[in-house]
Amino acid sequence: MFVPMADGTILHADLDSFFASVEQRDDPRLRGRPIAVGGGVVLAASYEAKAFGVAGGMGGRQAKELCPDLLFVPGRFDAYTKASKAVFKIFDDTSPLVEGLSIDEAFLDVSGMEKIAGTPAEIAARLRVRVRDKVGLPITVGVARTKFLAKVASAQAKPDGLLVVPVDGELAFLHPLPVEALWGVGKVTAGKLHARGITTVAQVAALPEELLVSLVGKAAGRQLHALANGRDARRVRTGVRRRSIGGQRALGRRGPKTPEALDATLVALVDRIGRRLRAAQRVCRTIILRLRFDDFSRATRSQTLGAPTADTRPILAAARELLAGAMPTIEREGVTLLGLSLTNLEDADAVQLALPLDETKASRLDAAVDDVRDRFGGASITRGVLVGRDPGIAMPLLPD
DNA sequence: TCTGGGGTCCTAGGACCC
DNA sequence: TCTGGGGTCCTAGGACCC
Repeated sequence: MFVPMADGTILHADLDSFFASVEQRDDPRLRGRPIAVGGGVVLAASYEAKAFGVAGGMGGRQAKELCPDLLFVPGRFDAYTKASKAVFKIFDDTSPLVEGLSIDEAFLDVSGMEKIAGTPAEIAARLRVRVRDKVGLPITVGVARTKFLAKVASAQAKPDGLLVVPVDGELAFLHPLPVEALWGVGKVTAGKLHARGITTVAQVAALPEELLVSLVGKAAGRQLHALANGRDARRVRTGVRRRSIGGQRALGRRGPKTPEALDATLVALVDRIGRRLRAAQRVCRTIILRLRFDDFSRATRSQTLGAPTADTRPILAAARELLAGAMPTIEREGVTLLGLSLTNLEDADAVQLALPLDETKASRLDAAVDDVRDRFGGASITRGVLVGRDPGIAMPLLPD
């Protein structure tokens, strides 16, 4: 008896040239023309521009050389955020299992939905029509048994396409592709593989795992080996929280970078990122200062606080300390970018009370914990600090 | 060609604790 | 006095992704 193999149930939905498509949607004069969102650097290029070799991340000057008629459009990030929300609303209507990857792409798991919504391919086709009709944007969907294969499928089907990888045709689909198609293979790893004459996924799949591990490290080597052989056990997960919030400011190569000017930039960064942190109802414990130098090399300096906070003051104090420590390097190398990331995020309802344990006699500890538990409906001790849990507790913040 | 802005994850060494 | 193994946390750097 012949039993047809069911197709995979994971969809990877990816908006095509997202920023550029929003611009072309909103301004008919831009339709059919090569455009790039950005200026100094291309943030997104329309498919008309991509035909000339213009690509995201490329310098503006080079893009213009490749495509003299290229039209630069400044970004409108509010419009992109709004469009993204509208698209994710459609994702959420399509499946309860949606994992957003970025502003313009997501995984959807549609397993068990065949009776009510049709096959995965049918669901994907309908999703594309809805995004086009309701939001006015082209979107490509890949359908497969695993996340990785679905993602590769959408990349192959772009633009404005739909591709289903049949379960019995996975390796035939995957193996002819270049190594760059593998997740985690960028410039460096591709270079290492090329140096050994390895250019296709099939060749990677044939290598012993130990060899890959010795080449690119334990985690990356294992992943490469699994992906190249069609193995990818990762599930579609909902409710993935972000793990850091950050911002940066390019300073340009010229112009004075006095300590005062750097400090002003730092203050502006802390203010902006601090607002986002508080808006997200999170607190952070580690502050990372990012630096880029004249020769484009980078460095980071980080500091971990004793207790999580969303208050501007301790964050700024830590950032200033890190900057002061880096000043000798900055004076020597020259600085072209200042960035700040806040990590080790926790929910803001874990509020540190003004009760450091080193000031609390051990004999009084139990009483203190009981007291907090009574007042705030829960208490715990983490990293030497007594913590009460209650979303209603006001944060000690500067006004936003 | 001369490079923006936002992220994730991994590695490795040292400190510290048990 | 000298010795071991295991675990966590912090810091810095690097690769990669959109």
